[in-house]
Amino acid sequence: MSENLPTDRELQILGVLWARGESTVREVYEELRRQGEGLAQNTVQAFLRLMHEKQLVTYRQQGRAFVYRAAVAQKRTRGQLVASLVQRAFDGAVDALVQSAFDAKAPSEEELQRLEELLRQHRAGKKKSR
Amino acid sequence: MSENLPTDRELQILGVLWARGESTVREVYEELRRQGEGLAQNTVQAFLRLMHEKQLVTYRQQGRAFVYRAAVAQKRTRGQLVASLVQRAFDGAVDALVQSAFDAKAPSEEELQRLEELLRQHRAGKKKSR
DNA sequence: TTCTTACGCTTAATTCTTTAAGTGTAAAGC
DNA sequence: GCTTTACACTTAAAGAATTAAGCGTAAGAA
Repeated sequence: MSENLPTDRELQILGVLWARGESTVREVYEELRRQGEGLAQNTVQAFLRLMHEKQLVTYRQQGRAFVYRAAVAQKRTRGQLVASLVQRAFDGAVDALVQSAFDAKAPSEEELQRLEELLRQHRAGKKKSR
Repeated sequence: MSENLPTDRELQILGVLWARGESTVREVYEELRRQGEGLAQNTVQAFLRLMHEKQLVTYRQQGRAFVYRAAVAQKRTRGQLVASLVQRAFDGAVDALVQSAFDAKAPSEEELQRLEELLRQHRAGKKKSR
């Protein structure tokens, strides 16, 4: 059913929508600008139109402008991205992925704590959470 | 300095070299075939040549054939791939990445244990390395 | 009304990735 | 010697990802 992983740029735009909630083209454009991207507003608009075709976003019309909204959940998308990477580069082994993540950048104290908590939850049995 | 992340296909070919060690074009080709890929040998050869240009592999000549070898370490490459994903999709938060990995696929008992061990090591002290 | 502006839409150029068809060459076999 | 074969190299086609120019339209300003 749902298959398409977002490309880099699409992911960045989804990120804006996840963070801001509903946004017009102009608003997304301005946020990207703030992030230091030198894109034309037209370009952002073209992406959003494409992403609508791919069902990555929906929109409603407000006056003349379109107000876009992410149509895919951040959680689900993240899961798919990780699963894809684990598959492609780690022979499916999640622990090897975490190992590499730590190699690349040592975890902070808070991260360690949150990870310990995470493991505890999984130990305790499969919790739902969220 | 080193920048280029391998593409999907390049990563797959690197995977073969990491697993087999030095290999000729023919050997890589046959291994991919075994993995169910329907590539022409020419195609594999073209990739290896490209990858040599990108400094992803080196080779030595043995008789008429080239024997290729990965020029980038698996560990380092994995680290870069993870770092890139964490950056692009997780706002730099490694624990969120792990969370997602677990959401996508619950860790096995062995994985849990290895992760616990991994955390313990990081607890034990952040010194050395790099 | 006429001009300007803010928008969405169409189109296409550019670059990267993936793929394979052809070509040339030298060695191995007959 | 000639033919076959096993390679590497050249070329380029096809598709996806990224980017922006240019057009049309309608709302609001003058």
